[in-house]
Amino acid sequence: MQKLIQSLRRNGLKITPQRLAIFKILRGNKSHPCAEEIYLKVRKEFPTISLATVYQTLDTLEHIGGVRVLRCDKKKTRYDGDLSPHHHLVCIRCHKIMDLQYDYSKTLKLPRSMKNRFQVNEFKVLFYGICEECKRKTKKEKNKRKVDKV
Amino acid sequence: MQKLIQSLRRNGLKITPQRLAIFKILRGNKSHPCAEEIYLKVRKEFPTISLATVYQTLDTLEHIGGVRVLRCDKKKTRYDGDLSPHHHLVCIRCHKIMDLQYDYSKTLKLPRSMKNRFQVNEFKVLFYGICEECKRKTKKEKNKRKVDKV
DNA sequence: GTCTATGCAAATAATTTGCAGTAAT
DNA sequence: ATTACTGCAAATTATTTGCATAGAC
Repeated sequence: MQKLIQSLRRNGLKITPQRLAIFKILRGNKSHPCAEEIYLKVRKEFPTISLATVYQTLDTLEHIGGVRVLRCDKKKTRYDGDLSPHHHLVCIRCHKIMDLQYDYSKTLKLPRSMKNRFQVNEFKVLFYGICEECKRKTKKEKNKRKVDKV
Repeated sequence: MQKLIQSLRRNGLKITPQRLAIFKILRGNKSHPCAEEIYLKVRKEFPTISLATVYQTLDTLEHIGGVRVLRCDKKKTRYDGDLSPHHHLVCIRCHKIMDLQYDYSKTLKLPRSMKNRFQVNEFKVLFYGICEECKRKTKKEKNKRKVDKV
C-alpha cells in the first residue's frame, strides 16, 4: 500500500480514497474480478462511486503497475491485484482462471536475434486447457463434443 | 487449405465460400487484422458478405483451430492465421504486434505439482515492451513520460 | 429435401467521454 | 489557489442475436 502511494505521488497523481479502496480490494482478491465486480465491492465502502471511476482507476493502476490486466475472457477484461511473478491457467470449458505461481523469467528469454530489437518490460504466459473439475465431467460424458482441429 | 476443409467436414460444418475466403485472407496475412479489417478484405471478393458472418466465421475457425485469437489490444480482438508455433511481442507505445518465431514448448512446462491438475491444450506467450522504432523515438525525447511503477 | 450458414437489422453490453462540481495538493 | 479526480449521464463501438432466405449436403 505504501508502495502504491509512493508511486502515485512520484507520478504526480492524487491519492484519493477511491484509488486506495480499489487497490485494496484487488490485493485481497484472488478471483480476477472484472470492473463491474470491483464496482459492486467498492460500493459497499463508497456508495456513490461510479463505474466510470472504477474503469478510470483501473486504467491508472495499470499504467503505474498497480494491477495486472487479463484479457483472456471474450467478454470482459479481468484484473489481477497479485503483483508477484505468476501466470494463468484458463479453462476453455468453464472459463475459470487459475493462478500458476511459477516464475518463468529465467527460462523465458528472447532468442538472441531478437534481444536487441525489442526491450521486454514484462511478459505473460497463458495456458489454455481443461481444469481438473471439467476433465472429470468430460469423462462421464464419454468424450462428447470432441473437436477435430485443423 | 485441404486441412481446413477436412476439419470442417469432420466436424459436420459446411464448406462455404465465405469460410474459405476468410481462411485464405488470414493465412496470407502477417498483420494480425481485426474483424473489421478482415471484413473489408473479404468484401472485395464477396461484396454482400456481412460483418456478422465474419464474426461467426472467426468463431468457427477458432473453434476448429483454424485461427489464433489475440486479445492483447484493449479495443479489438485480433486474429492470426499463422498456425506455426510462435508467440507475440506487443509494443506498449505504438501497439504494434510482432511475431516471435520461436517455440517455447520445450522450456515452458507446467511444474510437476500442476501437471495432473490441468491438461494444457495450448499456450500463448505475450512479451510487452518497446519496439526498436519507438525506442529510437524515446531517446530523442529525453526519457519523457517515464513511469514510476508500484 | 433437409438443415446449416448467410445477410440484414436491431439489440446488447462493455468501456469511454464530456462536463460540472469536488477534493487533493 | 490550482489542478486533477469524481460522479453522472450520454455516447461510442465491438460483438451478438433473431429471423427470413439462400445455399451446401
